[in-house]
Amino acid sequence: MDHISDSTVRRLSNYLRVLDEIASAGEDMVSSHGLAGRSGVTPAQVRKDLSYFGSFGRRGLGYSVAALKAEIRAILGLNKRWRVALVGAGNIGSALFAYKEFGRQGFDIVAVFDNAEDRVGQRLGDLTIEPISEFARLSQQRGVEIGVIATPPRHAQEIAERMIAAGLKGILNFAPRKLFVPDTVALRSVNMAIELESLSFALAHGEPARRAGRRFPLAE
Amino acid sequence: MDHISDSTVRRLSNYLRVLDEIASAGEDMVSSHGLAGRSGVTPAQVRKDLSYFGSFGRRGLGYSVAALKAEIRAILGLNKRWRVALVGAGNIGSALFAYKEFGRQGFDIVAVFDNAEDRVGQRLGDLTIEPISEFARLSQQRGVEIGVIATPPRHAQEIAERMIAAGLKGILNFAPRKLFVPDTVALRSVNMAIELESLSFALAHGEPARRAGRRFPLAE
DNA sequence: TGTTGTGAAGGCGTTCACAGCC
DNA sequence: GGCTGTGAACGCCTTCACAACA
Repeated sequence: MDHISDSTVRRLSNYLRVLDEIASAGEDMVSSHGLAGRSGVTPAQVRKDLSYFGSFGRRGLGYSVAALKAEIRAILGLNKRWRVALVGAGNIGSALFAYKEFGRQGFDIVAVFDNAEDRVGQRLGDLTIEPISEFARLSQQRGVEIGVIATPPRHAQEIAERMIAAGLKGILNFAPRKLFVPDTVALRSVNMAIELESLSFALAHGEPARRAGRRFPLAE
Repeated sequence: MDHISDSTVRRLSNYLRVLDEIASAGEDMVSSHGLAGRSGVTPAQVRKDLSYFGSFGRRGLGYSVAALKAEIRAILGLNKRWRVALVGAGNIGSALFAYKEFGRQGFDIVAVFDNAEDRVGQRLGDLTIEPISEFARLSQQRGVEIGVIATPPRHAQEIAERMIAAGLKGILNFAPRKLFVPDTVALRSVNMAIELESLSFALAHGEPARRAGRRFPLAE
């Protein structure tokens, strides 16, 4: 497999959720057109995205919903469960911990860290909040592969470096700050400040639209 | 001003946070190179992004940190405060409500809605959680401009339509589902499932790197 | 006829490279 | 000399359009 663009991967992730809906609706087959309509992209885009990984459809018929789901899950690496360490047990961290979607998608939080005196030692679900100093030891002991950063922005880079030192290979960052990591580590960021400010820009300039879609002309 | 790409707007939002840091460090002037290094982009990119909106720098000298901050804030529409309605007072919704960054960036949550029997009527900060049926009336009464969706995915599209019907012009969606809105409405989404699955893809394929950067070769 | 898979064309955003100015 | 602002070149992603096939 060649180089796959991030946009393609993100769309695959979307197709997967749409396929779940289609499966729940009892449909067995779906065409690129059907999948595209519900995903807000063009049919050609759907076919192109899938073509990077193989030929999963049948000409004249479309794609088997169940088979395509399985293919995409395999492509995305969702056939295993990932072990996650959460750093930061404040507002955002606690909400993430309680967020069921997390576990449902195959990500298990197996350790929680914080440095606030009044949080260390407390229970969160069936885990105990540990001090950051224990990060490397516990992460290695529990086989953590992915780190989630939910600390204030001023600590985010330092925590990322600690995660890298502990051998983690993926980081999901919720702190509103750009992080720098070596290219052996995968980094994704969820930055609410950027989304809000980009909304603000769109509203202030009264030109929010961007792409054509299905039920409505589509934005975002 | 022509059409501005979403990438440019998102980078501007980043420059703003970096400029805050630089200002805190007591620097008065910054070059495109300096700003680029701390933002994880190229100097040419910084200059190009800014050039869409005007000529803010001085050749040979760079940009005034304070002036550039003010320019970018104006460009992003951050010189006013935005009135926000939050729908969904569960895990994510409550965390968003308590998230200080929200108010700090100029976004005030002025109404909270939920449909769960045990939540309606409860207090959240100095607001009372209202039933969804009151959405249009209260939003109009309180001058809401932006809606935040923090409900389970199956209700997200319906809530979006209710927001549009009530005249809101911007929506920030936290539900892991693609929404369809008319192109008169600005939509941004924060989708954790996509980020996690794209991390999973990167780890499963062992090719996480994407762009060259500063302190480390940069990912994301 | 209906739909996929894909090379080629097109469009858009990033990078280059240099003229213009301090 | 140093740095910005910007047209032009480049490269990547999306869209087109059609051959292949059920």
